[in-house]
Amino acid sequence: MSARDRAERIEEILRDRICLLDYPPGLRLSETELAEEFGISRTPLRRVLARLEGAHLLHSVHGVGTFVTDLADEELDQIYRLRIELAQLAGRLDPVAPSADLLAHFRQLAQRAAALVPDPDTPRPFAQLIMDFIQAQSRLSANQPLMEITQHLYFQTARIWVHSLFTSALDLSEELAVFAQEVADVVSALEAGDLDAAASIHRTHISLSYRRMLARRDSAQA
Amino acid sequence: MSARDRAERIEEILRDRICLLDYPPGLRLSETELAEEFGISRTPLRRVLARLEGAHLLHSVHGVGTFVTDLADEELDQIYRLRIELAQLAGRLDPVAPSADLLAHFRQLAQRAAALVPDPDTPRPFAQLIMDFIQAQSRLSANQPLMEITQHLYFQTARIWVHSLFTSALDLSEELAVFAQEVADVVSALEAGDLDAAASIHRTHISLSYRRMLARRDSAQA
DNA sequence: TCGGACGATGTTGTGCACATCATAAGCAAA
DNA sequence: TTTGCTTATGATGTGCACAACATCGTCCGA
Repeated sequence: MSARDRAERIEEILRDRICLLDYPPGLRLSETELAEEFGISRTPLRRVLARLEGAHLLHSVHGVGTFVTDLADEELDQIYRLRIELAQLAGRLDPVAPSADLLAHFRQLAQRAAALVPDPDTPRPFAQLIMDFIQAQSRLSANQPLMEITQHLYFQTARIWVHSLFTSALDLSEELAVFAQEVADVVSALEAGDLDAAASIHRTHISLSYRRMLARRDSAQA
Repeated sequence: MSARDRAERIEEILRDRICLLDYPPGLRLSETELAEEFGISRTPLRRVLARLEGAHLLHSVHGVGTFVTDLADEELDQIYRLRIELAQLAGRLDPVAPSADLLAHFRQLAQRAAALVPDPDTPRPFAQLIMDFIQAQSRLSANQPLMEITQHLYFQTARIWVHSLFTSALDLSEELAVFAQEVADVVSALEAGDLDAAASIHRTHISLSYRRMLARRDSAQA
C-alpha cells in the first residue's frame, strides 16, 4: 500500500470517528496515542491531522492539545442556511438518474431507518444511517465540487445536530420517525424519476429539522 | 510571532503566488528551496503544503515532486456552473450593506480596472485586480461559510481562466474592458443599495466570461 | 491564610538524518 | 543502432530526538 493510500485511509477513519461521535465535540486527542494505534510515527499522522484541521474538524493548540471542533450557535445557523440552499441546487445542477443498484440502496436505507430503535445512549447507529444517506445522495448529481462541498458541510453540522439531539434526549423517537419519513419520501420521488422533487424534499427536511433544533435551543436557554 | 501565525502567513504567500500565476499550473515546486526561502525546515513547510493540497491547489507525488494543480476542461466546467449559482446566492443569504470605506474601496477597484493597460507578458496585475475584487465582494455577505466556499472556488478557477486568456493572447483588451465594466456595474448597484442586483450582475458576468472561454476553447481545438 | 514563584509533566512544533521512490543518464550486449 | 539493465541523482515520506509552550501542583514567604 502506498503512503498516500494509507494516509487517506487513516484520514477517513478519523473523520468517521468524528462524524459518528466516537470523538464528541471538544474531545482532546493525543497524537502519540493515535500514531501508536495506526503503527506509524507522529510525522505522517500530523500530516493527516493538518488536513482535518483544514476541513474545520480539528484544531490544534501548541502545548495544549488537538481538539475536536465544536460549533457556536451562530456558525451552525449560517451553515444551515447555506445547506438549505445547496440542497435545492443539487436537483438542478447536473442531476443524474439513479441506477437500479443505487435505488435499491436507497430502499435499504429506508428500511434501516424504519427498523431503527432509538437508544439515548448510542447515537452511533443514527449518525451512521444519516452519513450513509448523505453519501447515497451525493451520487444523484455529477457536479463533484457541489457534492464535495455538500458533504463537507454535512461533516461539520450533522454530528453537532445529532449530539445536541442526544444530549437533550428530547423527542428522540420523534426525530427518528421524521428522518425515516424523509428517506421514504425521497425514495418515492426517485422511483417517480423526479430528482428535483427529491431535492426539494431534502431541502424541506433540512429546514424543518433546523427549526426543531432552534426550538430545542430556545427551550434549553429558558 | 507564534508558529500558527507564521504557518498561516506562508500559506497565504504561497496561495497568492499560485493564484497570481507566479506559479503557473503544472509547475514543480521544491520543498527544500521553499523551506530555505522562508528560513524554516521542511517539516513545518510540509504542513503548509498539506493544507494547500487539501484545497486542491497542489498535489505531491512520492519521489517526483510537488506540482501546482491544473484543471481539466470538465472539472472547470463543473466549478463554473456551480459558481454561477453561488454568485446569485450571495445576494440572498445574509446580505450586508457595504460601509462607506468598502464602497470607496470598490470605486478604487473600478478606477484600477479602467486604468489597467493590457500586457500579454504580465498577467499578474490583472490577476491581482480580480483577486482584490473577489476579496471585496466577500464582505457583502455575513455568511462566512458561503464566502469561504466562493473564495475557495475562485482560487481554483480564476487563475486557470487568466492563464488560458494570456496563453491564447486573444481578446485580452476586450476581456479587460468587460471586467472593468462589471466592476463599474457592481459599484452602481451598490451605490443604489441593491445588493441582489449586484449579485445578479456578478452572476451574469461569470456566465458570460465562461461562455467566452468556451468559445476560445472551441476555436483552439479547431 | 493567601499569593505568587517555580518546576514537573505532558502537549504540540521543529530540525535532521535516513528510507523509499521515480526518473534519466550511462553502458553493455544483442 | 537499439534494447534493456544498472546506477546515480534528486524528489517526497518517515522516524526520532529535542525545543517551545501551557497547565497544574507544590512549596515558600508575606
